[in-house]
Amino acid sequence: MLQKTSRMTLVEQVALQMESLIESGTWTVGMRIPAEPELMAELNVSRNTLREAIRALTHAGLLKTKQGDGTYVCSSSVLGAVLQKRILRSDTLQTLEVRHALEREGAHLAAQRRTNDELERMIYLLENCETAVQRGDIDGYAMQDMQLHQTIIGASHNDMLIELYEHIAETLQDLIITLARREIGTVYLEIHRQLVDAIIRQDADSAVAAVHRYITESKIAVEAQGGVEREEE
Amino acid sequence: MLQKTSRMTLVEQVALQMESLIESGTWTVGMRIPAEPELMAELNVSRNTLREAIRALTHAGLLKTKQGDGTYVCSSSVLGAVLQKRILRSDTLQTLEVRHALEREGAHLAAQRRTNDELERMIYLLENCETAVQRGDIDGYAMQDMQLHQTIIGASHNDMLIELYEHIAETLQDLIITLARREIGTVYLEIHRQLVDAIIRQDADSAVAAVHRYITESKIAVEAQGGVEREEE
DNA sequence: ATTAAACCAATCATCCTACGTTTAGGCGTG
DNA sequence: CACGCCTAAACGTAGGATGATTGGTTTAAT
Repeated sequence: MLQKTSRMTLVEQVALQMESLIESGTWTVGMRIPAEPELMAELNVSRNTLREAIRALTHAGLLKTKQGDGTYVCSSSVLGAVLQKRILRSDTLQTLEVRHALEREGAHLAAQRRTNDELERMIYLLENCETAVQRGDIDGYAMQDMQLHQTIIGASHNDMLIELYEHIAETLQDLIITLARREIGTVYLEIHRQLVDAIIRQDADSAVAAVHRYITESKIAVEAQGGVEREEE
Repeated sequence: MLQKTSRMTLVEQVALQMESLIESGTWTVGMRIPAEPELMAELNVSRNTLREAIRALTHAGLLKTKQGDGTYVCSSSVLGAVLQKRILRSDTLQTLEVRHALEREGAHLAAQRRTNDELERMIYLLENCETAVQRGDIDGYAMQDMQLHQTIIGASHNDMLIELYEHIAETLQDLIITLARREIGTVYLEIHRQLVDAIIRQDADSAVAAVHRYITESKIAVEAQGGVEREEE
């Protein structure tokens, strides 16, 4: 019945406030936050208390401090920052396999939950893919392809799945673009058509089967190329 | 060619060292780490520097400080702690859907990559499930069922997938046990047999189909119960 | 003998002062 | 225009001090 009470330290209060400012977009990625003296005055805490809070968020990947310059927001999501760290320590193929898992489930749920707006966007993006193929526009195709996948995942209306998928996509963006470039052939376009068609018909099984075909073709292509090399940074 | 250099602050060095001690199991979960004066002496840093490092790990969920008492290790994985926080803020059904995604992919990969040891363990656990069903031993069944699923995911040999799956399982452990309790009927047992059989035959498609059937049955059961209520804490 | 209250040492939480190091920007010179 | 120097701003680290909390021990009351 009664909730366990818990006294929150000043540092934790400050850290949570700052985290809120970042997650809500008040402090945007790339922005330089106010300097220590200013924050001390605003929050009415000592420098040590403030620094401990800033250090917590720095370690979590949300902030980045530059001595002599200031402190910058470098991510708006702790989960995103932690996943990025984890992914960069992982074998890329393993990460792609996790992404495939999310794509399959996403397609399944998208077929059940998609809205008309989302359908229109998918059809629009699919047409852009087709146009890019006709023009031989590799980069244009890659961009539209990525957006198509994101829209499909978004149509799952599962926030957690979307978040995991997008963080993985962000971290591996260059690689995913490279893989998308390799897709610029009609077999992938046909599979994409089948996928969008299945989602239109709300046929979850066909949507999953299309994603499965797409993933199988991708794996074959990657293996034929001798694996996945990480892009140079 | 040349790598960008980067000077690591003392705080970051201390935090990473402590994080290593935790991840490697030198500082185990539940353990009280040395007090500040002792750590200051060992690491040859000022108290402020040490406290900033400790605060970073506290905020990350690895440590928990108790004033007057000491500082305790409460998790060995940052990703686990962050995922837990994220999951507890989420709709439980959404989390289960992500878990389903991982289970499908896990079964697919397990059929391809399982070892003989893993097979023996799956067969052993499947037999334990059968025994528990015969005895009407609900809790026994739930335990064996969970271990069977973990072994199958482990047979995927995809570290990242395993880690995500296990963190989700930890966070939702009570709920998963409740769901497993509801499974104690022969339809689930038959599906589990088909799943293990598919993995034995290295038939990835059948393995995925079995997981799909299992998930479909689970969803029907959950919806028939009027949804998923989170267990009281 | 048992229980409750008081006490104490250890430990973390917060504040303050001080100096060191780094950085970006402005200014002057060639 | 490019380079070097200087300066102020800003973060990094150290040390000192006081306050608050906690668990264990001791004392007093029943």
